[in-house]
Amino acid sequence: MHIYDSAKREEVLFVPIKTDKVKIYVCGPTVYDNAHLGHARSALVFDLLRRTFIELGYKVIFVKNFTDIDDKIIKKMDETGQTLNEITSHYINMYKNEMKSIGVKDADLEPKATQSIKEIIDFIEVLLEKKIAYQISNGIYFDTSKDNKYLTLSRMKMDDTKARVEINREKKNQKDFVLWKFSKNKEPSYDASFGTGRPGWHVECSAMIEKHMAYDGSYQIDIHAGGADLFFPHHENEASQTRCKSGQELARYWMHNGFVTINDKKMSKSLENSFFLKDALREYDGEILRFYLLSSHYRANFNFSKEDLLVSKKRLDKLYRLKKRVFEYKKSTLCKEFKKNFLKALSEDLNISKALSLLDLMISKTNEELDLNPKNKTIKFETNANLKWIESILGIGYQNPYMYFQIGVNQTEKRYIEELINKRAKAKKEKDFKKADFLRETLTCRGVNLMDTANGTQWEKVK
RNA sequence: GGCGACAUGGCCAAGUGGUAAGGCAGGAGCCUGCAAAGCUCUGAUCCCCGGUUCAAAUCCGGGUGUCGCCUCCA
Repeated sequence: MHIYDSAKREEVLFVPIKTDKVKIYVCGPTVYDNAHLGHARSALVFDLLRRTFIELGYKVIFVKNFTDIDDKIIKKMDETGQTLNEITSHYINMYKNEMKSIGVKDADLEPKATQSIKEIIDFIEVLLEKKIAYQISNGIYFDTSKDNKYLTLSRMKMDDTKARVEINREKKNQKDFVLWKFSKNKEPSYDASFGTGRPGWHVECSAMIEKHMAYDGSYQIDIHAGGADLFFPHHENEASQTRCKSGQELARYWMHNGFVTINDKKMSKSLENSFFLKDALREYDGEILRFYLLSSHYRANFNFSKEDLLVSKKRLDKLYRLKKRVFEYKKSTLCKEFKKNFLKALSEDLNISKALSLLDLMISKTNEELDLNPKNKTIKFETNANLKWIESILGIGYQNPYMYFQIGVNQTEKRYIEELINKRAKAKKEKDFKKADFLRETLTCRGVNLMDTANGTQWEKVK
């Protein structure tokens, strides 16, 4: 497996800390609002990474957190009058359900910041003892000047004159960041030896990683992943904290996914161009969204467009049409060469384009073979197994192929369609092609495509 | 201002110095009563200008353009 390491800024061979094991931590969402397509892509990309490692034979420990205490959540409390827990549990449930409908599996562990307060406090206490953290009027801060490796991850050069962050004269260095915010009046808070308050964002991840993943005597995980926007300052700060506290590097490899853009602009609150996953799911099938969002390289930006999404749907349609042709042939003996090549492509820093081109080639080659040998069971068995494997590695093609083409068609409609198909068959038998074509046209107008095959007339809802 | 990414046929998108994968759309054909589906064939010298090299989309330098991070952000 080769992956692009954002820290080294080059593609490198992946070498696990412990043979055949991979510990992956992904920065999850702050749960104060609905997930948008950007969250979906990040989740999908690292879901694919996880599946790839599993297929390569690794034992994967996959952790994704929820940030459930944060200024934005508190703001939401003020706006809605709801409790912290009402807000966060609502958005966590939404997130998990929506991710499920695009085929993202739950992480092995999904820690919440509020359930790791003790570890966060302990973490900060150690930093205070080591004089790496210090207190000012509004909280505990991390002294970045104590870490001579600070900024080596992101390679940023701090130019205070251009920094957009508000200048705080109490801080020792302007790049110092908050570890613990003292609470004002009725804000949610936790008691700590150094004062009542709540954790800062960066320290949560470091503490949760330590709590859940630092065993076997190591603070280090294999891969730390997240959106490209987290590289600085979030990941830089996480790395620094852990380095200063434990003396070890937090992660061996850093991976960052590119953004989902709308009209080439990053989806963001301020631009009001967020496309929420729940809205997308109202319009498109989750499987198609998954396939679409996975269809290009994870580090490139992904410009969302309906047209491109429909291209992905067509590509998926083709897979399902092949699945129809081999559906009843369940004996499993997949093509080793296909699997090997496909995994090889994914092992090149998740080269999905290359992998999908192999899938397309497999599909068209198999269709050709089946055109020539419609009754060849060996081909059908193998193809069925190939598609089964694609389900597990890509998470697509898992539906009943007949049902797939009937999404959004109710029973009454189905009966009507079948009735017209029967009438048309009768007309065809009587060589009344004018009537047959009229019946077909009637269905076409309703978005139903007919196809006459050796096994009778089949239909697809094309919308 | 600092740091960085990207620029490949109409669109989407791979590409490890040796003469451009794949998908969609378009065109031609096979199949079909006609279609649909499926299959076959069909198109680019890779933003511009220099340089290195026997050889560059791929390396180097300089432009131009787009986007991102440096405030919360997947």
